[in-house]
Amino acid sequence: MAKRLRKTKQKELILNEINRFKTMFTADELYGMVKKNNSDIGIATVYRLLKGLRTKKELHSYLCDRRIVYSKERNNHCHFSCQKCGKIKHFDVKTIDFLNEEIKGNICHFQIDVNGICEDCLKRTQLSQ
Amino acid sequence: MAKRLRKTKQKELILNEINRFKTMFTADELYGMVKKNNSDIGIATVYRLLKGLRTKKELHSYLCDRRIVYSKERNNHCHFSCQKCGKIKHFDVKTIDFLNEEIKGNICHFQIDVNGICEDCLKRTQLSQ
DNA sequence: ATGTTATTGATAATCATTATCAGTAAAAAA
DNA sequence: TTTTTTACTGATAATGATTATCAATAACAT
Repeated sequence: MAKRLRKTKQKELILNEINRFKTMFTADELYGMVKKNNSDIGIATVYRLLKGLRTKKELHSYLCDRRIVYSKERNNHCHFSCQKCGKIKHFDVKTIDFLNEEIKGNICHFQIDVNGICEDCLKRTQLSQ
Repeated sequence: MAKRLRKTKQKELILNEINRFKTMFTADELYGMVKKNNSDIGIATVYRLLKGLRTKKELHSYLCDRRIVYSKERNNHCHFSCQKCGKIKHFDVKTIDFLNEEIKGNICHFQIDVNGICEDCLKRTQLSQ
């Protein structure tokens, strides 16, 4: 028998904070937001809830610099991180034809991480020369 | 002034072992191989050399389950990991048109991680039904 | 041969995340 | 409503891969 989940004010508060993040966030960023509004919630509770959401795939997650980054986006997408300014941008991926050409198995989920120099940094470089 | 690198028997031995790996490997797998042939090399030396190669991009690396996985492949490729058997397969990516459509910046490197059920496991499932 | 300093190996430190566990509080049962 | 059950919480210890530290060693230029 699967154990029945219970509603608690901690879960509710943490979920509220998660919904306020526009894009991606880390566990300690979330904990920081939670602390700001209610200092009685322990960090373990935040990590526990995040792990659950991650396992149930209710939150998308990926590794960046040995820490887990979460986001609410559910569709397959691409992360572009700039080598200069460190900003990370998200792009949706419209077609997976390029994957189906190579992969014969069933694709459940994919993730693309791109590293380079973003448009803004390129412009800045051109101006300063 | 950039500091001049020195040749050592430790580096030579570790590089030899790296070259014996056909696909990807982790730091402790490499350390295990090194120990088998020469038990005098410390684990810090292995980590140090790997970090250097990674920084200089002489080895390709990616994160898997919060540990660094290395491979000698230099061209952009895709990792397909099977949810059932856990095997990871590599595929070359022939075109990046799908990326250039979305990303305006300069692309230096990219990596695609796909998760699903591999051809072999699909076949097994069909047989057992 | 000698001096400089990159390298080594042992081990401590780091740091995000997970596990532990006694106390607390949902929610079902009485 | 009261009692019982057990999921949840928070403090903190543990984990584990990787990095930092530092004295001793060994390349390599002079």
